[in-house]
Amino acid sequence: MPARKRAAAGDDPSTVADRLHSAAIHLLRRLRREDDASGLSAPRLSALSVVVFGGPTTLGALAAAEQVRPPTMTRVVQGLERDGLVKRESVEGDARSMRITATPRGARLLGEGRARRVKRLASDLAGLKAAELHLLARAAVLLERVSRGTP
Amino acid sequence: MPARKRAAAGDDPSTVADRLHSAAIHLLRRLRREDDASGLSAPRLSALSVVVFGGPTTLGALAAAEQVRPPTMTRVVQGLERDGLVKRESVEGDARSMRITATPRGARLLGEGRARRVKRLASDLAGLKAAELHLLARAAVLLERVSRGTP
DNA sequence: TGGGGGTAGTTAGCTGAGCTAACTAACAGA
DNA sequence: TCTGTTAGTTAGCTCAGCTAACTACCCCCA
Repeated sequence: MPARKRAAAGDDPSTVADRLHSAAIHLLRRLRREDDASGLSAPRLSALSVVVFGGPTTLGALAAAEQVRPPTMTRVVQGLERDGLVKRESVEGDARSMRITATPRGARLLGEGRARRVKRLASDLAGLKAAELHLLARAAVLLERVSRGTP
Repeated sequence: MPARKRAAAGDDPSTVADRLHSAAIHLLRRLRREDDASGLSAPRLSALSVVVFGGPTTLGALAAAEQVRPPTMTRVVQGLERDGLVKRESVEGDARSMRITATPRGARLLGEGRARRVKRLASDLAGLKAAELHLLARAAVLLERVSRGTP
């Protein structure tokens, strides 16, 4: 095996998993600090993001996308609705389902909130070399795949 | 600039930050599922880990290490103490400070809980190529650095 | 055609994690 | 000694996550 691909010591799955776990905790804690300015918490921002970029969905689909139970998503959406960022309307043809749509204000706030939140991280990331940034970009893609259990 | 180091489209800090943010949310949500079995939540596990591997500390130092406010750490430690995983004793020479030490049971549970939690991720990671695993390992190190704001 | 079983969402009620503000206790130094 | 600072806790809030149980509804089939 070529040296540049040989696994370094500590590259076994458990060790990597452990480090990633810890890194993810600390990363999110840091980002949470930016919440206050936008009034959008991480789960709300994440859910709103799905609605804005993925288009209107139902609550159940949103819960599945966010890997959360329906009651949890009910509350998140209620919060977003209370703030006028999404609207809920019953789906014609199936009165059980609720179609959740982003309002213009929601779409706008998503951009602003996300920008604010990402600014902190981005400014930290700005100190990295291009190669390191590229590494993190690839890692993020990998992590999304791993998080969905679809490797 | 050589092709292998040229940044890919979307490698600007904001985009990478955005992806990492989302990936971290989803990763932790997945790992949280493993909490039930161990009875240790992510923050408790993380704090206990600092105490076990870093040795006895004070509450304030622990809060700083975990990037959390003192009252939050007070509660986390209270939970750990209630479960007999750490003990608190006042520091001789400064009656204000509390020395927090892991109990043997705490050290043992840390190993077990961490193993259980990491197992899920590790089994997901096991499907990755060695090079991908190595990439994630390097990413984790980078992220820790970034999260501490010490690039 | 009218039940019955499954599905979508909500409500109720709990735990835990995070925060600020305000407090107590103790230290340190002028 | 008195004043300011530091360590930690308490009180009280919000939000996010869960399960259990409920309502309302759809669909299928006898």
